Amino acid sequence: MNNKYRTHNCNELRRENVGKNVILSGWINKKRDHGNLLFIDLRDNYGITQCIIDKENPNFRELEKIQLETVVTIQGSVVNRSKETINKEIETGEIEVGIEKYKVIGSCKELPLPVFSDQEYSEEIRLKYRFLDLRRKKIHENIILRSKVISFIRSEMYKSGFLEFQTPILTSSSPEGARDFLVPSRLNPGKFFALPQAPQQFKQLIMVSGFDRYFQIAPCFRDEDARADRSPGEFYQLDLEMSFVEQEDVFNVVEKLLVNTFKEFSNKKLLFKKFPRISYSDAMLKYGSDKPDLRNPLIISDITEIFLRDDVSFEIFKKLIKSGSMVRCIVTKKTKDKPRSFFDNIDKWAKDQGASGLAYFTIEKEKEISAKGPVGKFFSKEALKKIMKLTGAEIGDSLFLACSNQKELEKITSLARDKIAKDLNLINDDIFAFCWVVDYPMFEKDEITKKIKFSHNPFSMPQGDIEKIKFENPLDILAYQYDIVCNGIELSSGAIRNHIPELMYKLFSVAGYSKIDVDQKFSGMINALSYGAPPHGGIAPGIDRIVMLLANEKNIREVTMFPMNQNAEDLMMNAPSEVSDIQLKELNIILKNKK
RNA sequence: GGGGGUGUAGCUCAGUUGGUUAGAGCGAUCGCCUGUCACGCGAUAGGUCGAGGGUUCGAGUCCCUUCACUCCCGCCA
Repeated sequence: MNNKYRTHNCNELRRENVGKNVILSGWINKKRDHGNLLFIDLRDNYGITQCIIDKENPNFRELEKIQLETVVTIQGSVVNRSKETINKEIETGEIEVGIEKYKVIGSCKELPLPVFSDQEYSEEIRLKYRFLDLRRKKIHENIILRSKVISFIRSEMYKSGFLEFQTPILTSSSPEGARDFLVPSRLNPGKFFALPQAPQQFKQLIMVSGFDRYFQIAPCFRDEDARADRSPGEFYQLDLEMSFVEQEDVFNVVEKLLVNTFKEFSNKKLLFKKFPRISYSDAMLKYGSDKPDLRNPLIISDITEIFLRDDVSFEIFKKLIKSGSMVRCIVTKKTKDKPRSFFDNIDKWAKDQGASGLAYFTIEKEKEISAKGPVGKFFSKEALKKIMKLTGAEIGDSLFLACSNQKELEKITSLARDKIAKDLNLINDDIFAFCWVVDYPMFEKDEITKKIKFSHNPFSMPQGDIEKIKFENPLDILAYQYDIVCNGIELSSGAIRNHIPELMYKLFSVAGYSKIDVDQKFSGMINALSYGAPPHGGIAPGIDRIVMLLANEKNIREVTMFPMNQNAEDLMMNAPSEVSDIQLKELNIILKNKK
């Protein structure tokens, strides 16, 4: 590279370039003005070079006054720095550039936010001036990391025999799943496209088309509310699908990819090289969640049976159990000497979460085994021995108990597991703990409508002998449906697909869809499956979340170049925005509450 | 749709029990300073305390309403 803007970038010059006349361009990162001597840190994408000018130079007075973040071209010669003035913090720290000439090529107004600063500042201002925010070191590096991760994944996928294909962005609305983003069709008045929530049907059609292994870094659009780890509107998945495979084949490909990627881009250790498989029902019992953080050693146990004993007099729980509640507990190791406040804080915290609190006691032994704590007196020593057998608790350990219906229990024990582990500092932040959650139920009961609905992907293959599936007990049907979870974050879900049309109709009918409904809503898919479809399956790991984990960020906006805010607005581009009457008219749209 | 947190100078924040003229650091402007790398020193400008209403002799501070940002629940096949 050698043009009128630069002969080198700002991270290139070294001691061996001393004496050379060079041209550099970049942003004024920082000035240090000594009155008759001025230091300027010039920054570009690659790094920083210190430039220097003194009052002998006729440009001195102007450069003294130059605004930070102005873009300038500097011409000068590379000078050796004396030993005492070397800056080890930057790669160009052994040299500096003595400014001979300079030119402003992009002037800068007074900054609405500092670029050179480690200070946190408000999301609103960051998103409005994202182009300035992105100049800052941390996020600039995150975005570069994202690019490298995606590039690495692409090449790994090609190495594993996958081909990348694009699928349509304007497609049809689907009745299942998240809210769609709709796009009105001008040529078909009254009709709408939908942006794809995922290229689900397309990737299956690609398998039916005989391409065997497909992947895509696919944009996905879902009109749902945001979270810290969930962008509103759009996000990216590594969408992949394979023909003639079983569940384990998909696992092998993805495990290899994730292990390689996480080894390449992070120094954190992988807790498991072979990711453990945990069934959905086990996960819900032991962790209270289908996205367990396996860095957390705490395990939830069900001890409902204890409260059926005559030598346990915990009457409140006994009464609740008679009306269908269960009791589950979390054991904390060697906590007998923790102060009362430790236990009471957790109980209080649980109440703040809307639960009725967490009862607790500590198992002790002087002559006999006994339980210490507000509810300890309700348990006989035999009951305590049984509890220890059920939960693995030992002398000196404590138990936190919750009693409620299954759903509430899962919720509070899951939250409590996180909370207690944090309080006891049990989570090692220096590891990645992956796992597969498998054997999801095909259907679930809608809490409100009490109707049977698909619990995940309606195109998943049910487990077991297809001839023997008991459709009359739909809640017992498991699917070849799986999630991959890392450190408590759901990275993706996938499935072996149902490629048999007759079975598809049956499953949909359980969820209340007639054959006609299915033919209408999924015409492309169901039609294709009737013309010789291979068995196939796949998965779609979330790219944003993978990068988030690798960059050690807690918020997905830190790895997204131009994110929207929580209200799904782009503060920089002013999107969404109102459109002209002419545009609306062309689209045959009349707004109901036009101001 | 619901709950929590935050909102004071361009930026980040402090502001006691309600009490005189609302402060600091960074940034800006002006001046001094030839080896800094978060340079240093001095001065100046900069405020509808998110907005509206109420209580009070008096509100940044208390109450109500509302707006914005954010975190969480719902939602996310």
